[in-house]
Amino acid sequence: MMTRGFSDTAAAYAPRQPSRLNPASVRLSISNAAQQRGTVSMPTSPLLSHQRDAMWQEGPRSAQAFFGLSEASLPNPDQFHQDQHQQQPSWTAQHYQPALPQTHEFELEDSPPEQEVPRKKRAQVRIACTHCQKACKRCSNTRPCERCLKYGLKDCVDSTRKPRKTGVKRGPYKRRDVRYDSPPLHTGYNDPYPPSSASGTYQPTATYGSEHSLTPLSPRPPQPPQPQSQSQQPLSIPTDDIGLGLGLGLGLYPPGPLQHALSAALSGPRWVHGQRLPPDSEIAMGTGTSGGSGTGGDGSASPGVLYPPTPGGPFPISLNTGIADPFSRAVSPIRAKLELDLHRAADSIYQLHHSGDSIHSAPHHDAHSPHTHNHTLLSNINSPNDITTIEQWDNHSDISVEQWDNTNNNNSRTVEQWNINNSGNANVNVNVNVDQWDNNNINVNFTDPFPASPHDHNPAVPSPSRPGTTAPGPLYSSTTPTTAPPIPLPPVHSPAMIALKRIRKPSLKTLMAPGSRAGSPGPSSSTSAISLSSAVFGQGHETGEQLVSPMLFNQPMSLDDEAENGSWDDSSALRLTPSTGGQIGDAPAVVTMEEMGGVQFDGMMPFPS
DNA sequence: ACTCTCGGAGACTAAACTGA
DNA sequence: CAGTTTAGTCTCCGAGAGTG
Ligand SMILES: [Zn+2]
Ligand SMILES: [Zn+2]
Repeated sequence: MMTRGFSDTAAAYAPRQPSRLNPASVRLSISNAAQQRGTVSMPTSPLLSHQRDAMWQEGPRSAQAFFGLSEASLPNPDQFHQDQHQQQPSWTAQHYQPALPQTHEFELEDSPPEQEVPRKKRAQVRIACTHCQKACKRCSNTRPCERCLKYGLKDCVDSTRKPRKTGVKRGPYKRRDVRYDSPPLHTGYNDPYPPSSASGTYQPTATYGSEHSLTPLSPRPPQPPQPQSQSQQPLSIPTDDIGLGLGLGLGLYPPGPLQHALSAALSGPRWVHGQRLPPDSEIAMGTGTSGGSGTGGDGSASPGVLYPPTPGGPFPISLNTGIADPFSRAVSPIRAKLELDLHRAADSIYQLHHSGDSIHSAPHHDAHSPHTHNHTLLSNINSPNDITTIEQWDNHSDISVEQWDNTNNNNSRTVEQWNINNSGNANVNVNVNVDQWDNNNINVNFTDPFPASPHDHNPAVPSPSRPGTTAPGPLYSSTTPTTAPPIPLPPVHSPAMIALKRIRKPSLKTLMAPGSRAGSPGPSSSTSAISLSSAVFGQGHETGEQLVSPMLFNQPMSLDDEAENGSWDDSSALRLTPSTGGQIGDAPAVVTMEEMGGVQFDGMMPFPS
């Protein structure tokens, strides 16, 4: 008997190492081995769920069986053969075709039956339908998909995929495998970065040593389980240790013993809060983007994505569609953080000025907005725009500025860069509280925690005690114009905050019962949610009344928390956590971002409307 | 007895790099 | 510029919680 179905995958696919040994898993492995031999036997373990048992059934099913199958429905193998990139003869091909074999070792065809089964790759459809996606369940390549057919769901359409980000710089790659005469001294992951070098200095020109001692001294690049972004931050050097109090992660490197090392590091990419900033060389080249590849970074209307070259880019920042991306998994908090960084950077420059450093320009008040603090510290070098924000600043060379043009209140961003010979150093800590986040304009209204005063906008007048700064500084609040989404979202309900309650969805069984009103609006504003969802996803259902899908998928919860209130579960963008208006995911609306260096973010996450 | 939720491992694959 | 490495994004497994 052929094992089929989602649960097969569980069998064929050795379970992810469970944190605790699960007897069922063991059995699954065994049966899996049998399957690989081609002698698929039905698992008999009572430990398996009923769903798993049900999956073995074939042929038409009674309603009971139907539901009993739960998600363990099985895609028709034939249909799966249609999978564009995978064709394999064996049953395994149905769900576990090897992906393009980066990992041949996982291929199981003809693997020895008796030994521990190498894990079979779990095949995935390229794009799941929206329903399956929301349910986190296996989809098929057919439309309607197997699951939707099973449950009679309408509107089985491909979900949308977010375009991959571009312009994300990476650290140097691991050297390509170089064959030597002598056999490798070790196998497995060739780690050129022993722990002792974890905080080493990047030496891009390092040559091969013996036994694969590859470019040994760069900041420790990604260990397989470790995110690169953290390990490659020169900024991980405690600012206190190098005499800087800026603490902004803006690349302030003081002169001194570390200078050379830092300079070396600075000659390459820099990492700021997990974002790679471009090497100075890139900046100096005037690529028009800082930190990003050219993709849209120059502010020219590159049709689609304008990925922020560096932190501080527009939000949302990633969709080629130009539509604000409510799904981005890394937007809201990060954006908030980036905004803050930008402002703090600007503030730092301001402070730098006040410290009597060599920056010879003065901030002046921005006439366009009483709340806009003009960071045109560089105005004397012909900054054309109203607001400039320091994007990068390293002490050994330049200040790079990203400019935000708010001249006509158009919220457009033009990116320019300034390289200033600056020998100045700064020792500034700036604490900023974010009081408001204008959801409509995607503006951030930063309010300085210190009371406004005539010192505002008047650098000539020293500000009274400004904690955390070495020099008296200005007080100000500012608004950072940010790039509006190229294509605004359809009007959503404004204010974009609609309280939603977590309401458990009725079971499918209930929903599909004769009396169930498919598509009926949920307890809260599901109708609007539907329209919103439709608008956002362009999936064609127009009204709640026309929706035929079970209510399951029309629940306000699934529909759209993300769009309705602009909050989402950051850990998983597609799992939008229902929340009440005052919450972000499960977190309270007032979020203290400790990791932001004391900056507080009060209010909603930014969300375009 | 099921169904639903969702954390997170793993898959996929495009962008970034590398070396020729 | 082809091949390799890396990582962004997605799929969906499977344990646990909730429902009827
Ligand atoms: Zn589907
Ligand atoms: Zn479907």
